[in-house]
Amino acid sequence: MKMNEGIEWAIHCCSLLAHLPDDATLPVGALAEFFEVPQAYLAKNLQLLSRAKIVSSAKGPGGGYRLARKAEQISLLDVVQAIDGRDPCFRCSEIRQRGPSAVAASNYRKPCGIARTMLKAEKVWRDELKKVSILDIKELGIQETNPAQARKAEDWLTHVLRFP
Amino acid sequence: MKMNEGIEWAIHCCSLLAHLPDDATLPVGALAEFFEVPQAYLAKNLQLLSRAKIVSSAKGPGGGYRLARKAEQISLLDVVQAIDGRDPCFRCSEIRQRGPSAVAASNYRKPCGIARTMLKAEKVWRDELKKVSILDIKELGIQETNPAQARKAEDWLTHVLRFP
DNA sequence: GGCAGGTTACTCGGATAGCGATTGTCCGAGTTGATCTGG
DNA sequence: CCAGATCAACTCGGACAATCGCTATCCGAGTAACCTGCC
Repeated sequence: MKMNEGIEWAIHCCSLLAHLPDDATLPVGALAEFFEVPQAYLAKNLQLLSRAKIVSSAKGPGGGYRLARKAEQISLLDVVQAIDGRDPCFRCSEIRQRGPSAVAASNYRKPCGIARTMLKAEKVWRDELKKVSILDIKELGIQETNPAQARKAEDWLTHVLRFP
Repeated sequence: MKMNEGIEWAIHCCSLLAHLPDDATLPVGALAEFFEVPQAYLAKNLQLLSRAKIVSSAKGPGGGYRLARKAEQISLLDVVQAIDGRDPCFRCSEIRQRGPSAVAASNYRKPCGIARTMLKAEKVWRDELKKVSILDIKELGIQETNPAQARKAEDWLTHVLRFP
């Protein structure tokens, strides 16, 4: 079980976008430069965030991405599910209904105990991610970023940022 | 993020093996027949369980697999990690150390907040799986299996089971 | 000088290849149990 | 009839292909700004 690499990028991007003034946007190229990741692949992931209404996009010169909602209204779970999909990790193929001990399908109304247990554990995981918002992530980042890096980032932002 | 298909099989197999009398074994062929899954691939997964000391194997005629410990001493997490490995789903590639705002590596001693948050959620998930034992799964199965199926399964077992 | 039209450049969006991990399969190593033979 | 060796069948274990999803990329659609020419 391996999580999509783009999830890390997406969260970092959301955290960075949360630092932007209202209505300011950043194009994919700038985000890719800031994180030193492949621009085309990052674009694909931002596209997924756009579909999920987590970020909103603006085309044309001066365009780019910005958060579609306030940072405190975007949970980590939203981002993870936007990139990785909302299907559960564990997939029950109902093998209990196969083999020599199988009985009529009408006897299997409830999901089997194994699936219920696995899905319950996933729900606990999702609930944990739902508790954390992009604003929380942003503030965590501010706390643990040293001043030199913070100023370099701010300088960089002032160079690439463009207001509508 | 998609979980290995073999995990479902492995848990079902452990649950079935928990029904066996002490020292009785089941070969891969019997397990594959019971669940109607490809024998060769199931063998590969049982091999992983064997390496993890969750089941113990016996070669030769009359051999097969049995639980290496008591069912209540095997957690679902043990099985999941035996099949899927113990690496975390979320992998932090430290992209904060890249790009124009990067500073000397010595400034990044703690893992970044995003990684800590994601890994904490995974820990909650693991703790939930650790709470549940194969014995619990077995008893859940007994509760929700209808009598007809239970007898068919028991009949089948008496035909394929062999004692040492 | 102001405005309208066209052009240009910049941005996102979806469709398109490449690669690695999961899935699926096979054959050899090892062990047990039965069988056969000789006493 | 019994003991020992041999043999054969059965089992697991690791090494070997095929398929699917993730990774990576490119080109077209759309839009805003700009430039130019005319009024």
